[in-house]
Amino acid sequence: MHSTTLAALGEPSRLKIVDLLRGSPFPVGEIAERLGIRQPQVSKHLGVLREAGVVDVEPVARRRIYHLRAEPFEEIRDWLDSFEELWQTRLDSLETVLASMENPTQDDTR
Amino acid sequence: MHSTTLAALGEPSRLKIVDLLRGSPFPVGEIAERLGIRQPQVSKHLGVLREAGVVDVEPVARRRIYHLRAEPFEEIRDWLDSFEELWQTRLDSLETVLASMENPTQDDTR
DNA sequence: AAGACATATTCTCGTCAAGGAATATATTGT
DNA sequence: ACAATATATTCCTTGACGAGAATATGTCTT
Repeated sequence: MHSTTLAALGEPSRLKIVDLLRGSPFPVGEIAERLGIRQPQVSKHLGVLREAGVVDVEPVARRRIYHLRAEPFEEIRDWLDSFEELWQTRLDSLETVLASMENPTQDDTR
Repeated sequence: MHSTTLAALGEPSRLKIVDLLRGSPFPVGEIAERLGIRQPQVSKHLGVLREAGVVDVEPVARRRIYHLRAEPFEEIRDWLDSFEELWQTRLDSLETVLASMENPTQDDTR
C-alpha cells in the first residue's frame, strides 16, 4: 500500500471530488460548478488525483470527462482485508501484549 | 468519510507505523527502533494518528503502548463498500455518459 | 528522594502544497 | 479561420507540515 493514494484522498476538496465522481463521471466545469470550487483549482486537484491513479480522463468534444478508476480502491480494500484477520486476535492480544511486554523480572502481584 | 483519517494515513512514516502496529501493539521506543525513525518524530506522528482516532494509547509501566483502533478502518471499508455496487454499473455507464453527455443537438454520425 | 528511563514538547528551518488571479493552450462549432 | 468555450498552467503569497536538535515532563525502581 503506497501512501500516495491515501495522500491524494486526504484532502477535503479532493475527497469531495471523488465522492461526486462516485455517482457518475463529470467534466471539469460541472465538477467546479457542483462543488463550488473554482475551475483552476479543480483542474489542479484532478491533476493530483490523476497522477495518483485515482481518476482517469476521457476527452469528449471540448471537455474532459473525469471518472474514477477501480484499482486504487481495490488496493485499499486489499490492504484493509489484511487487517481484518487481526481484529479478533487483537482484542485479547492487546491484553496479552500488555502483560507479556518485557516484564521479565517482574511478577504481576502488584 | 472525513478526509482527516486519510490524511493521517497519507504520510509515509505514519503509514509505516500503522503497518507495524497491524501486527501487534508497540511502545514508542520500539516503533522508533524498528522503523529507524527518531523517537521525537515517532511521538509526533503518533500524536497525529491519535487525534485522527487511528490509534489509541495504553500506559504500561513507564511506556505507552500504541495500538490500532478498528473504527477508522471500518469507516474506510464502509466507504469503499458504497462504491462497489457502482463498479459494474460504471463499466458501461461510462460510455453511456460519454454518449449522452449534453450532446442534445448532435447526432452521432461523425 | 534520586537517578534512570521512556515519552512528549518546543523551537527553528526548509519545503511543499493550496488558493487566488490572470493567462495560456487547446478544441470546437459556424 | 475565427470566435467561443473548456481546461490547463503559471505566478504569487500564505499557511501547514515534517525533520532535526535540544529540552521538558513524567513515571518507575531502588
